[in-house]
This record gives sequence, C-alpha cells and structure tokens, in this order.
Amino acid sequence: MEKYNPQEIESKWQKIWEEQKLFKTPEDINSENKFYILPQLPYPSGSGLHVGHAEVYTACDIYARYQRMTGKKVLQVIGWDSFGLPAENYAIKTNVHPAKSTETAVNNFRSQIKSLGISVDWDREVGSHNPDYYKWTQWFFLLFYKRGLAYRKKQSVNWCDSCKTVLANDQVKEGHCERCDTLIIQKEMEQWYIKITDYAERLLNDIDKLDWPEETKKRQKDWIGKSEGAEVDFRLQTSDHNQEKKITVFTTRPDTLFGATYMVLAPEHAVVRSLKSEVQNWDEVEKYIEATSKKTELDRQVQKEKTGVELKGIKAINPVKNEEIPIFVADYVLATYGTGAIMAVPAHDERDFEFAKKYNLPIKDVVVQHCGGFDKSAKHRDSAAAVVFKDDKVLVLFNKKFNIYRLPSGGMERGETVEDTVQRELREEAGYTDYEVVDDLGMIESNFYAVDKNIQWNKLQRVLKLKLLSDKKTDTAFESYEDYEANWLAPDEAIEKLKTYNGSEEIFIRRALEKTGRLFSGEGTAINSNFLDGLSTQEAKEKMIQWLEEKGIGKRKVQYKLRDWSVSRQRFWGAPIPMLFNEERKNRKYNYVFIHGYLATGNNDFRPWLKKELEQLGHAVFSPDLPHNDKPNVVEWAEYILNNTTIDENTVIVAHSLGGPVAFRILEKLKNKIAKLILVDTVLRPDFPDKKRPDVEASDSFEFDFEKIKSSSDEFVVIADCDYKTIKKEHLEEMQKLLDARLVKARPNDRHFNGKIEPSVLEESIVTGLKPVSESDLPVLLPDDVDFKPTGQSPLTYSEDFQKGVEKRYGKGWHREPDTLDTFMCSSWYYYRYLDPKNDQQFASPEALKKWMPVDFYLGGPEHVNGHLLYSRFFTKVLYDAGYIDFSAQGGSDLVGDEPFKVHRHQGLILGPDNRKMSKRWGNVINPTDVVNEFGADTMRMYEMFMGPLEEDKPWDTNGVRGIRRFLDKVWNLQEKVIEAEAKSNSLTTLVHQTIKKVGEDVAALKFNTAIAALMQFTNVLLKEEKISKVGYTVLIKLLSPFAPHMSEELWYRLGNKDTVTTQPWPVYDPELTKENTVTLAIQINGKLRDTITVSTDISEEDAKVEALRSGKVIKWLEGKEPKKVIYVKGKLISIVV
RNA sequence: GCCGACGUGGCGGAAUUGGUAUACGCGCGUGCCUUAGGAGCACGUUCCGAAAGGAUUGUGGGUUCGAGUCCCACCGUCGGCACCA
Repeated sequence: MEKYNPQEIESKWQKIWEEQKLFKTPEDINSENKFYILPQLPYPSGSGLHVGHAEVYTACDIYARYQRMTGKKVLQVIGWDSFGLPAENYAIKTNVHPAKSTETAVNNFRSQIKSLGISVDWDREVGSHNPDYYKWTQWFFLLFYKRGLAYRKKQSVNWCDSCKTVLANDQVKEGHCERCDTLIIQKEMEQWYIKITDYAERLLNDIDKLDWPEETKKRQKDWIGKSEGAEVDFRLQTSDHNQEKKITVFTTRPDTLFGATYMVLAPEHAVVRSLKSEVQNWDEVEKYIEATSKKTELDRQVQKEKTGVELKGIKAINPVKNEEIPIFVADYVLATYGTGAIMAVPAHDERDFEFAKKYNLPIKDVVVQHCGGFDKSAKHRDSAAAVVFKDDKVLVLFNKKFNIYRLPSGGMERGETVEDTVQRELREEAGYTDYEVVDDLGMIESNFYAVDKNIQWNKLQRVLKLKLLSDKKTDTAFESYEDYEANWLAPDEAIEKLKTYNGSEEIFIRRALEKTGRLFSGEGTAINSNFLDGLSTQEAKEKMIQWLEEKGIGKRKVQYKLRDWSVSRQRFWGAPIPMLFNEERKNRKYNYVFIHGYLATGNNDFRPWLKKELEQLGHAVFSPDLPHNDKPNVVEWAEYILNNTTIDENTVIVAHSLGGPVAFRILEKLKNKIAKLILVDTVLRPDFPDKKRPDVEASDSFEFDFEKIKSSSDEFVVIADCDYKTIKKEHLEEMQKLLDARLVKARPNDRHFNGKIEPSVLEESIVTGLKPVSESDLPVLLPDDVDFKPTGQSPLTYSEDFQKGVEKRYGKGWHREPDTLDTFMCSSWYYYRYLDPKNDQQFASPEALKKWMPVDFYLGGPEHVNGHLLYSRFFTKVLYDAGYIDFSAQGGSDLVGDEPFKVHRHQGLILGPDNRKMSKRWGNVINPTDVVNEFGADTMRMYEMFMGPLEEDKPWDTNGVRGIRRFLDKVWNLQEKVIEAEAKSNSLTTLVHQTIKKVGEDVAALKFNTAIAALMQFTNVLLKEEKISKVGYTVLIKLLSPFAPHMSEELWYRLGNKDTVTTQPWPVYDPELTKENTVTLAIQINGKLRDTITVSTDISEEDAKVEALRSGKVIKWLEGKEPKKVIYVKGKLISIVV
C-alpha cells in the first residue's frame, strides 16, 4: 500500500468536484431545507490568504458539507471586497493599475481557497469592483437618495493626510487611521452622508431578536447609544435687544434644571460666530476656537484637562428661574452630539463639576442622595455635620449612654448657616474650636431610627469637611460634652464604626476622601427645585418635561450616539457616486412660489416664516392669499397663480396640502420646465387624510397627467413628517413613485407645525444644482485616464473621460461627482448579490430573495460589529421599507422581516507561535499555502479547527499540525486492516454509535475541536484492533469527510465505491446502541472520592447503595460508623455522608 | 475612568442540569525498531510523595452531601468605548 500522499489526492479530487459541479447551488429548495452559509467577504490583499481567512472558510465549509449530508440544500459562495485603499496605494507606489493588481490578487485568493477544498459555488462568485456589481452599489445610493436618506453636508470630518481621504468613525482607531496608522485630523468638508440615524431605534430594538453573540449585541447597542431626556431652550441676554436669540441644549437630567449655573457651547457651535459683535472678549474666544480646531482626535482624548473661555457680555437665562447664567465655550462639549450645547449642572455632573471647580463657578445642589427607607411619618429635620480630619485620622464620637458612634452633628437652629451649626456642635460635643473648613461635602437625606433620641428621622444633612488646626478646646463645659468620647480613627475604621448609626455618615467619609467631594451624579430626591421638591429623580424628570412642553420652552427628546454615515471618499478605487452637480444652479437665486393649502391660517400657515427664510437666502418669494380659501377651487387657484406671476425655469414651487393638486394643474399647462416642485404634506386625492372634503371634490376631477407633470420640472421633492402622521406612508410613497421624487423625511419628534417646516428639512429640500444620475444610465463607470497621485482632491476630478458626454446627456453646466463611495457601501449588500449574481435588471430577483434569505449562518470577525454588520442591517431595513423584501415568512416564523443575518458568530484570532498577533514586524506569520504544501489541505483544515473553540483567540503551534498529520496517516493506514465481515465486538458497536452521536452534535453546535477529539478517540480504538469491519471504517470516513474531504473521498473510492462520499447521507446512530451495559459509579465519602465500583447500567438504587457500602475501601473509611445519609445519582455516583 | 469577556497541567485545550477535574492533541520521559533519525511503535506523564496517602481549576470567603461550574469580594489578562451631557 502506498503512503498517504495529500498533494496527489487533493488535486485529483478538487478536479473531480469541479468537473461534476458538485457544489452547484441546488434549485429544488424550500423554506424548510434551504441553508444559506455565509463566510465574510474578504478583501483580496496582495499578500495572499491569511490563516485567519482559512479558518473562516474551513469552518463554514465543514458546516456546509455537514449540512449537505444531513439533507440540507446549501448555498455557499465566495466573493471579493475588491475596491479599496490598499490597491490604490499600491498603484501610487508602483504605477500598476488597481484593476490589474486586484485581478492578480483575486486570482491568487481564488486558487488558494480552491486548494483548501472549500465547497463553494464558483459560478456565483462576485467582485465589488466589477461594473455589473457596482452598478447596484450605485443603485443603492440612489435608493437612499430618493428616500431622503442620503444628503450632502459640510462639517468637520476625520481626515487621514496620508491616505488623503475622509474616514468614517468606525475606521478611526485610537485617533489613528485604521489602514495606515496616521494621526487623524479634523477638517471641514462637504460630504455625502447616509442617514443611518433615522433607523437608530429600529436597529437598536431588533438586535434582541437575533441569534448573535451576546457581547456583540451589547457592543452594537452601546455604539447606537440611546439616551432619553429633553431639549430645553435658553434665551440669551445680549446687548442687541432687537433680536431674540436662544440656544437649545440637550440633557438627560431635566430634573436638575434648577441647578444649571452656567451654559457651555461646543467651539464649533454655529451660534458662537453669530455672537461675534456682542462678545466683549471676541479675540480671546476666537483664539480658543482656533486652538481647539487644531487639536487632533488624539489630543482631545489624551489631554482631558478641561479648558474653556467665557463669552463675556452675554448671558443665558435659566428658564425655570429667570436667572442670568454665564456662557462658556469649551471643547469638553462635542459639536456632534445633542445640540452641541449643554446646561451645566456642576453639583450633579462630573465634567461640569470639574470645570466649575477650575473656573470657580457656583455649584448648586438640587438632588440629594437618599439613605434608608421612605417612612412618611418620619420627622423632618435640617441638620449639619462635620467630617473632621487631624492628619489622616477622622473624628468619630462615641456615645457612652447608647453605645453608638456618630459624627459631630446636630439640628440647624433658626437662622443658622451650616458653618454656624458645625461650629456649635463641634464645641458642644467634642470641645474643639481651632479648625478650618476645607470642603463642602454636600447633602444627604437619610431616613432612620435614632436610638439616642427614640425617634424616626428624615434628616437633610449638610456636611463640611474640616481640618483641625490644634487640639485647643473650649473652657466651657457643656452638658452633652460629658456623654461623648472623642475617637480619632483611620477612615476605614471610622466607616466600619459609623455603620451602626444611620448609614449616611459613612458616605460622607467616602466623599471626604475623594477628589470629587460633594459631587453626586446618581438618582435621589429633588431639592431646591420649586415644584419638583421631594420628587424622586424619575418623577422629577417627567414633571419637568411636562412643564417645559406646556410652556413651549422644551420637549422630550431621544438622543443617539450613532452619527450619520459619511460615505464620500476622495479616492479613485471605489464605486463613483452617481450624482451630478451644477455650480451655476446651486448658486442661482430663484423665484419661489408658495401655494398654500385649505384654510391656511395660524399654525397651518407657513407663509410668513417661509418668506423670511427664503428671502434671507436671497430668493424672491411670491406667496399670495388665494381666492375663496374657505371654498377652494383647484382650477381657479391654478389660474390665479399663472395670471399673477411668471412661471419659468427659474421658479421653485412649494405647495402645501391642497396646494399640491394646484401645482399639478399648473405644471400640466406649462410649455417650459420649472426648476423644482416641493410638495409639503400634499394630497393626491380629496379624501386625505381620512375625511372627505366635498367642497374640494366638487371643484375638480383629481385626474392628473403625471407624464406631462414629470416632464415639467427638473426636480421633485416630497416632504414627509417622520411618523407619517399627517399623510399616510402608502400615499406618500405612491406620490413619490409617480413623480420619481425625492422623499425628505423629518427626524423623529419633528412635525410641520407652528407655521414652520422643520428647518433642516427645508434646508435639504431647497438644495439645487444637484441631481441623481438616471437609473437607466447606471453604472457610472470608472474611467481609465486617471492620475493616482494623491492631492487631496479626488483623482476623478482630473479625468476627462469621466466627464465626457455628461453635459450632452444632462444639460449645460452639469458634471459628475468626483468622489467615490466608502467600500462599506459595497460590502453591505453582497449577500444579496450571491443569490442572483448575473441579474442585470435588479440587484437580485424577488424569487431568489424569497428562496434564500435570511442568511442561516454568518461567520465573520468581531471587528465589523459597528461597521459592516450595522450597515448591512440598515441596508436590509431600507429595502424592507421600500418594499423589496420581507423575510418574516421565510426561514422560521420567529424572525423579523428586515434582518439579514439570523445566526452570526465570530471566529477568533489566530496568533503567531509566540502568542502575538501575526505580523511581518514580528516575523511570526504563518502562510497557509506553505502549510498546505508541506502537510496537505486536509491537515491544514483539521489543525485550524482542532486548535480550540472557533470563537476564541489561539496561538499557532507547528508541532500541533504534525499531530493532526499523524492522525490522518493513522486513518489512512487503517485501510489495511479492513475486512468485509461484520464486527464481532459489542463494545465497538457501542463506540461507533456514540461517536456518530458525539461528532454530529458537536459539528451542529460548531464545536469542531471536540468533534475531532472524538474522531481521534475512535481511531485510537480501531488501531488497537487486529482487523476492523468495513462498516465501522465507513462510518469513520463519513464522519471525517467534512473535515478532511479529500482523504475521505480517496478512502471511499478505495473501498470500491463509484460515487463520492460528499454526496452520502450523514450516518445515523441508534440511541439504544449508544448505551453501555456497565457503568462505573464514583463513591464519595463526605464529598471526597474514595472508591469506584463497576455495576450494570440498570442497577436499582437499593442495589447500588448496598454494593457501595460493601466496598472494602468504604468499610475502611467508615471505621464502623453508620452513614447519616446516602445519596444516589443514577449512572454517576453514590455520596455517603458520615 | 466606564463596559464586556476570560483565568483549568510545561503548552493548546476537555468537562449536559452542580455529580469520578485534567478527554483529545502538543511537549516531555522510558523502552523497542533502526547504521542513523527531528520517522514509526509500546508504555508513562496534574503536582508532592518510595509508598500509603495528600493537595489541586487566579486569591479569599459563602451556599451544598457534593462547586471548574452558583453567589460575594479581591487580583490578573485580553478586548471594546472614551469628555455622548
């Protein structure tokens, strides 16, 4: 018999599999038997496959092969995340075109993966750099744009000056570029953003429904970072009395509003610049803003000492107290979170406390920590106490009469200050007079029974920290002085002693020891807060929000940490953003025509506000009262407008409600185009939203020629409120589709009321000089004439090919957006493309989506938790909302309809033999191809799975690889021992069935390491046999085949089979035959193992106990004593208690 | 600083609901075979001890007849977040 020669048999079987198309995706599938296995999309790097890749593909492959053998119809594909920076950086260095180097890398990856024997359907391979792929990436961008989920905005971004591009937040690691480790700086740029924040709540809520690792789910939740609170408006007191200005802050603690003693703005806050003329120390402020803008991400993180500068000459008004408070600019407030402004409550917020201490700002307690119960009948009392230090000892008084320890303290008499009371009590109880006040430790409310006074107190205690300057005592002897004994104790000891009294005093000692002193940021009871006094923090929050909403100076607000996703990249090797620009149109001043709705009055009348806003931007506005507003007639209104103003290509029509149909009538009659039509809560038919409007209905037919209307405007925008409260979602979508319009949605909580459209919505709606490439013109191809030299400008800016024909196609002045999309856009939807990779009409057909989604098993790295995984979920939810998908009926009814990955797991990191992360720097990189060449692919596969649990990090061990090879050699050599006869040995039959059970269960649970151990155990037993049965050996080969498919095929073939082992059914075990007929019971005496006995499996409890007590060792250990208790655990042990 | 995960032989790791701790592999030791072996085979291998026996799952405590597993406190390693109001 020849020796095991993996190189030979592996290529042989890989060829056969490929020829027979064994892993072609099955067609005859249903929701019961389909199984979609997804290994994460690799970036095809020039340095080839990494052992980590091999781990992912092998694990998925073993699982896939196992699932096929159990009868599942498996879909497994591999593709390439083939756009991206490294290929471009390589091009800059070597002048090799990225398309070329990518092709080489992909070929290399593909052949390496094939050499591992991974069973994927290669006919479905995709690469994100191929035009027929990125066509659909661009299509997704347009989908977002049309649904109002893509917008352009100028703001400060993460800039990598080495890669010369912008990075998303999750691509910045510790202030450095994830790719090249360059320090990230902040730069103001106009960029495309995706409004993932609109989906924050759904992304958060649906996580719990997924079978993902718990810590992963938690990390994603934390990244989304929901917090609930309120927005509060603070009026400004400035020298310019004509203009009323206000600043809105976000707070999670509206209950502490009475304690807001100053206000802080982020340096980038827009309002700061607008206050230039009123701020007395503008030079200083400007200098500060400039200094902070130069700070890098890292500086901000490392240097945490708080800095800031006051805006002198202006004040804010605390709205609950009508009190003037100072305003600061400080970079501890982030421009990108909340409103970029905060109310500072130093007594109850650590950061504000720190800042207030540094700049000597007032600290006002409005929440007290509460100790003890909530006994309503308790007697209230204000009291004061002192934590007195002498060196590092604390003064604790011992009351001899009642045997209790206390701090010097007592009730505050009428008119006394805290200092007065403390001074008096310290004299009376301990006699000390010579001290200084070091710190104010704030207040605590404690509800307790005082033994010395026989009373239930509810005490509000104020406490000062004192330093004793000398032991000098008063001459006067007080009565109470006799009762107390002064002890100087170490703080630990003091805390211990004080526990016997009321629980609050030990907290004061703790506060005295900490730098933060009186700061209390927990929940408690409101004080000094007028109508909130006495309420718990939760109650006070609610009441304050109600109060703010009633007064119209604030509202409930949910805030997320998640930011919108920046997707513009100033690079070449990515999917071009399919948008067009027109500078002239962008800067042009337009004639706005506003068509109001039915009964436009009061809160429903946008005209004055809109006129002001638009005129400020330099546009002309025509917003007339239309005739017979109480009995409107669409035709009459349309004519009125046509007769009273000019409608031409310079016109933007804004139509509210019933104004919409009026606008439609106007557009139907136009010979020329207008620039834009903006529809605000517009009705398509008269029965909107719920009630009939006979007066309107009578006036017109409400049949429109939408073809004509569509051709009469360059652009259409439909504005919707966030929750579709005003106009129903399906009606809005109908209109959006009819007009191919862009839908601009307000953010949560925003409604079009009070005579205003939400300003951010208006801003987004009136943008001009921007339009999407028509879907029929996709893909926007990457040109070839590109200079890669990084200039900070997108390389596409300089390409002539790229802009060629654009003006001819779209009109004069239009040109293409030169930025490309973040590659995460490409990888957010690839698992859909696998389902229908050649479709040139859709990203995937509805049938394919219905058949295969959702993904049944997704394996990928934990580094993608807050990037790829979140983006993919977001893509899926948008598709769901747009009506493309709904998985709720597919792959299990427990699933949500808009989640792509049902089960997700992470692979652990494979470390170098030195236990460090593999890297060229350490010279500890293991190349999978080397391993395959030396030991064979089957050894490589099995070793990686045997190293340890899939999800854990584990170091490489070359000797361990040899061990696996030895194992495979043994399995190979076993073929010599095979005989046709049935196995005689009973115990062997039991082992066969036990092994089938164990391996099957472990593989199903992805516990590949223990499955392999079981195979080894089985093999070790077979090795000891003189001859082994063909049946038993066949089982071994089948069980081994997902792990070592090549060798299993060869052995299967050598047993005389003409088909493949890959297509065999998974062996079935007989539960009866897995049972042993004898069992070894442990005998414990007082919990310690003393003996074991072997008994029949079906022994009765009585017999087992008798048997155990008869054991010689037991008799010896019992020493004649009677056992108190004998516990029997079936099949496990007998525990004897003496 | 906050959050999370994890601590088991010389090493990677195993141990349903609490039930014989150290499966499987590596390494190591002894022997066999061999001109030789970094090949193969056999036996052994948690630690201390010649043995009887004892100790042992990061440390300390608790619950239990019984704890690697559950509870509390602490220590250590790794990962994530990092002024998020």
